[in-house]
Amino acid sequence: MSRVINGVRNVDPAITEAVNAAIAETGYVPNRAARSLVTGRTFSVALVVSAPDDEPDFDDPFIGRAFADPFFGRIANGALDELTERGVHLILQRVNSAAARAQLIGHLRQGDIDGVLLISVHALDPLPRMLVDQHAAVVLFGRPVDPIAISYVDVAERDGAALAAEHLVSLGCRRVAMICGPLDTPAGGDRLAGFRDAMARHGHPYVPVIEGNFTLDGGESGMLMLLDDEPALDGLFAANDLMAQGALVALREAGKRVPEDVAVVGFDDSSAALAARPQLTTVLQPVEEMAKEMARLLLARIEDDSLPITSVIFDPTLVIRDSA
Amino acid sequence: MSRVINGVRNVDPAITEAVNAAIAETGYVPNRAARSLVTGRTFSVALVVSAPDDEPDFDDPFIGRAFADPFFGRIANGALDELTERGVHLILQRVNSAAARAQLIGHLRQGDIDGVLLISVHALDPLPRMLVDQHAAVVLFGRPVDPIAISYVDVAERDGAALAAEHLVSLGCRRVAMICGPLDTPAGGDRLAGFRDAMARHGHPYVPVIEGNFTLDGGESGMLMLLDDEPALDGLFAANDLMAQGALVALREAGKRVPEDVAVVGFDDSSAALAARPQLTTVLQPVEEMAKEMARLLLARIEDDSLPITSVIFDPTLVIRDSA
DNA sequence: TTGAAAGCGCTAACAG
DNA sequence: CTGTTAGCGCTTTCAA
Repeated sequence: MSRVINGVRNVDPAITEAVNAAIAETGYVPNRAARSLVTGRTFSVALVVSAPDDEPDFDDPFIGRAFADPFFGRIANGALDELTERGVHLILQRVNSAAARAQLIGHLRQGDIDGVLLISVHALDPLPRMLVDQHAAVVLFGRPVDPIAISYVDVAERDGAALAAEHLVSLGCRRVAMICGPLDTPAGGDRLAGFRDAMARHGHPYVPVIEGNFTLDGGESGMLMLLDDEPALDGLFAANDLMAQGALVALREAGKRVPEDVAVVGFDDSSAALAARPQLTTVLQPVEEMAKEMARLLLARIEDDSLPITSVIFDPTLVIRDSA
Repeated sequence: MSRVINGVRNVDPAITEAVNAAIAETGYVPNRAARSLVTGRTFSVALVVSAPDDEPDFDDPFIGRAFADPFFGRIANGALDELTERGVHLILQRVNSAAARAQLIGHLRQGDIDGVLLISVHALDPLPRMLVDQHAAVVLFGRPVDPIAISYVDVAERDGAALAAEHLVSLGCRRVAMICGPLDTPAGGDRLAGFRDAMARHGHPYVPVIEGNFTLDGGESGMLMLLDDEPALDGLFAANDLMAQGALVALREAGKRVPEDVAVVGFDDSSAALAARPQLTTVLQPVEEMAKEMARLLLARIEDDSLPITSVIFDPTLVIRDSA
């Protein structure tokens, strides 16, 4: 019976058929708990959003934002695509305290969860390293801040930034600035480095830069400062769409037309890119595909824990709309 | 041991303390599978997003949007708040086919999942009724389209719309229009009815209305049509923030100043309200609190399935910003 | 090839 | 008040 369900060994075709018929008739579904108890696997993985330690406050700008961020939903969506097909449950977890971290490790060690898809939203997060030290099955979204032995998926950040640079240059922009992300995050640093390199290659060794924080307000105030220093600006690259959207607001208030006076390129191709007016030309990250790959890597690792650490890097694409 | 963990019966305080100390030291976590097997409960509930049957396409406007919608994240966040505290896992599920519905029912009947927090995003969804027919433990976000015996949480839609109406009237608006939501959804119909009633009570029996679809584009084109019919408009209520944001775009292009020429009020207090310029005056739905209550209702129902069907209605609040 | 039996880690019932 | 024991439903040995 158990044998025919799991397709193990050679079984008499007649009995196989009989069992299958009975299953079909009864609507039998095996009990996951019982199966888990003996196999030691639960066939469920956690999608954990790890944020700085904080009060569980709804207005908390970090963890609250992480969940409300469309990005999170896109990752969940992509991962689910692979997991549902394989019959694996996706468990949502928010981790923002030492207690929560300990609990997560406990779940893993206890075998309540087979592995973790990790979204870590701040630079000093101890969780990635903790998970690695536990030899847990983990895949990270984005390159880790410290070079630890962890599998991850990422987009080729520098290439994406270069795409933006080349587009701005090809448009004939002469004075181009950038609003970058927090420099203590990989995405912050890489997008800046990639942009600077590409601009330099195209004969623009100097690029004024303001450090933003990936928020709309940050983009707006960053743009104001940039305009103050360099009123003749004719091109801008923002390290994400939200900041680009904020920059658009500042530009409009300053009486600048986009893209005629200033061309603006964002990053992510998030819903903000569509909501902005003019709609943003931006660098697309294939988030759903990346999340799907995360799930694949994790499942493979769970089935064979001797598998090597792997990272998969995806190519970004330039999506041309109205802002540049 | 089992007794102290589950807080059952009177146990010697000394031994209780000893066990707790050991637990704290070892980082012991009870095995859920084993517990499930004997109790018949899994201590996990599903958060299911039910959408029209569709290809699992990333560009799919419905299910893709549902997950990427910040609303979804806010619900997950609120529910998690209650569930983590009670040690219950939240499993994410996307249901958009007959097969997926059957699978969900199977999980429920098999006891792989104790109950369902349901977000149903379209009018003809058969899932709510199916779940009720199965006597499953379910709580719906928002009033059901058909009057079926299902527990749910909702915001007092009509009161929220009335809040918007009263604000617009108090501002001295004389010619007020509305962009409502799809009339085959409760939120669509109720916000319209509530707004009309309140306007009529304040001496404005006639309110021009355009039906939108809750999207930014819908708000933009709706506003254009409204302006066409009634160029002297001086007030607008949009049934959600996204449409209000779209209306703002159309208004700006038409050369109207907001709020000087036209006052605009939205609904939801979503991130769009903050992203819009001017920032939106809007009706706040306490989504996280609502989701928390959903979790509470569901857990109570799981523990005692003789509990009556319950609905909890939350009061909306007017958040005054710059658009009205 | 197949039947039988031994647990997986827990809870609940039952003695002590 | 506390120790012991019988399973929960499955997979996986081990015999036959």
